[in-house]
Amino acid sequence: MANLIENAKREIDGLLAGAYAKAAAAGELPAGAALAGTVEIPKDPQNGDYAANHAMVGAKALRCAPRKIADALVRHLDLAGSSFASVEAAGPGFLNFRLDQSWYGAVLREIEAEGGHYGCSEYLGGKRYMVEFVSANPTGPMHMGNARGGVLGDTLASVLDCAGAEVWREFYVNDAGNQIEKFAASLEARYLQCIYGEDRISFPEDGYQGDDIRQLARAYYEKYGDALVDKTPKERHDALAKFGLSRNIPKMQEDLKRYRILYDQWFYESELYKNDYVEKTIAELTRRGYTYEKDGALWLKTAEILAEHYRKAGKTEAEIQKLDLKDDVLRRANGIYTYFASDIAYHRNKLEKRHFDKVVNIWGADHHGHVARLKAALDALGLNGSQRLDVVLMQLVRLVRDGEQVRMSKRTGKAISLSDLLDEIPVDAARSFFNAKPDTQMDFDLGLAVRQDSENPVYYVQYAHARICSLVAMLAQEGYAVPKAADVDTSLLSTEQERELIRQLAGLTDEIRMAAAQYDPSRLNRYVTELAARFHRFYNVCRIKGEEKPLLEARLLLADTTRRVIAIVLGILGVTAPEKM
RNA sequence: GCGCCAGUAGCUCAGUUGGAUAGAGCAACUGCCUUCUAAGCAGUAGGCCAGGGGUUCGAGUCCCUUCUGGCGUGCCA
Repeated sequence: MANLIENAKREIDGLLAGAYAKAAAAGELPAGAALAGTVEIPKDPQNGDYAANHAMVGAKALRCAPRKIADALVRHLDLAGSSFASVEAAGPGFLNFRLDQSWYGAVLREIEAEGGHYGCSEYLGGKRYMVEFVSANPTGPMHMGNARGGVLGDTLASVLDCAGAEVWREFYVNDAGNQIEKFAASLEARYLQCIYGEDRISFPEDGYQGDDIRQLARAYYEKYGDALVDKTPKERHDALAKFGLSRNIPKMQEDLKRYRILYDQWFYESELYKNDYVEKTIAELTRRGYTYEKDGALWLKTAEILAEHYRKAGKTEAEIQKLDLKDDVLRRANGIYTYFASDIAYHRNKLEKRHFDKVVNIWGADHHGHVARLKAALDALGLNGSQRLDVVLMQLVRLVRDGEQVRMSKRTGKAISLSDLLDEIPVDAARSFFNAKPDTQMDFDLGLAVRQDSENPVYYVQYAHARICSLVAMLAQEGYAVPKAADVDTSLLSTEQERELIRQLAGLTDEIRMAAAQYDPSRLNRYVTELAARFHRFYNVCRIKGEEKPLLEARLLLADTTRRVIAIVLGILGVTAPEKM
């Protein structure tokens, strides 16, 4: 499981350390300093394949002009047996390294050796991660906004998995609390309307207006008739909520499955109440002295906990004062726990009961006010929430139709559902489109949905894959099977297009590592698009069919390696890799 | 008011955690298929990186400040 980029960078660090020691011994540079710097891949290939800034960074410590240091290092650099063919000092003091031809062959052999696991690493060292995402309220169909969180969470989970973590995908079902009560009341009103008529039964002011509520109530009525009329309101609510959820949740599971998202677990909020886990969790906070009662409600001393946290982070009292921190209600005056209370219990369950090392939540940006509170509460429980809980906030998708914003409100029932969306555009296009950087605001224009289809870069990538598949198939018919890397003279892959392609192939492991570290799987979208671009360029310049056998085989191997890497990345992204288009 | 996120080509966005002359894709224009898939390739054009200060060898990137947009600031979830 080699990270080819990291290896090359580390090799340069070593080479430079050796060169510095020799230069110091020769009296050309002051001794005794630790030569440090970063190695990166320059934007402009004219500046080499890798560039090191050690000479510039070390200028102060060595009290010597960067360019002079660079020249001295170059004189003492011994590249024999390394991955590099040449090095030169350039610009203000960069050290530009060029890869040796042998490195390119080594990349192809490495990718072959790692097979379907190419790109994976032990970066996260087997740590147990939970990614909780979507977790939409089960009171109605999922809307388009969930499309983004779904892709983000699912691909992030895949990325973390490739980066060496043990990953658990979870959907938190809010099947308890206030909004379920509202759901039940809405169903009750619609149900009674079925029996007594719409004008006889008033609908709750803040109820769910959507047609799906009417349909659920109607379905219940058709199945059980007026069985609930003589029951108490509580019994009616319970029966209708249960019925509604039993219809809604499987539908959500189906929709997500269609979107190629499968969870390890659907965790029900109601489970937390069954064994008094919420109550016990809040009691634990009280035991630790973090709660108090006021106006009949039980409060968490959020302000105090956060202030302490900010004090440790170096904020001044005046700054903390300005934040106007507020406490939060855990248990209402009516005795019912708040959503916040059950969320604390839920996360305590994740961290304390199920022992996840790291818990990652994908939330809509409109929940950001909740992040600090939740972390504070977990810290108060001694669970180190500020370290172990990471929340990825994604900006909400604005739905636009003909240039005008369409409000996505579940209450008014005008949301575009996820399944409607998938009826309009293919899953591949949707998964690719919504895999954008979490903090960018996106517009999704329904009018453009169909055009989005042909504009989406995913087709560009898939086309590259299909192209290679047919190429490989055609050559197979002519008697050329894809050769083993060891049997190929890779030194024949010497054009700039071939080298650029191989360099891109080499970058996958590092790309996945960074996507995992930054919680940004959209990096892979860009990576694979660039990979496809480099393939298309190669394909245009380098012929394969009809070339002499050694060159034909070398290029065939390169094309097939590219095909495999594209397939790996598309797999991570949850996008299909078609053999024909 | 306070807080979080953003502001880069006409549009959608990158920019390798401070590196060399700021890049792609759409849209526009010009070329390239009797030879492996033209859903492709090559090229042209398009920029005061929102404005202003600062930090240093070096700033789209870090700090301060102003402006603009989104979101939050519930005994809602």
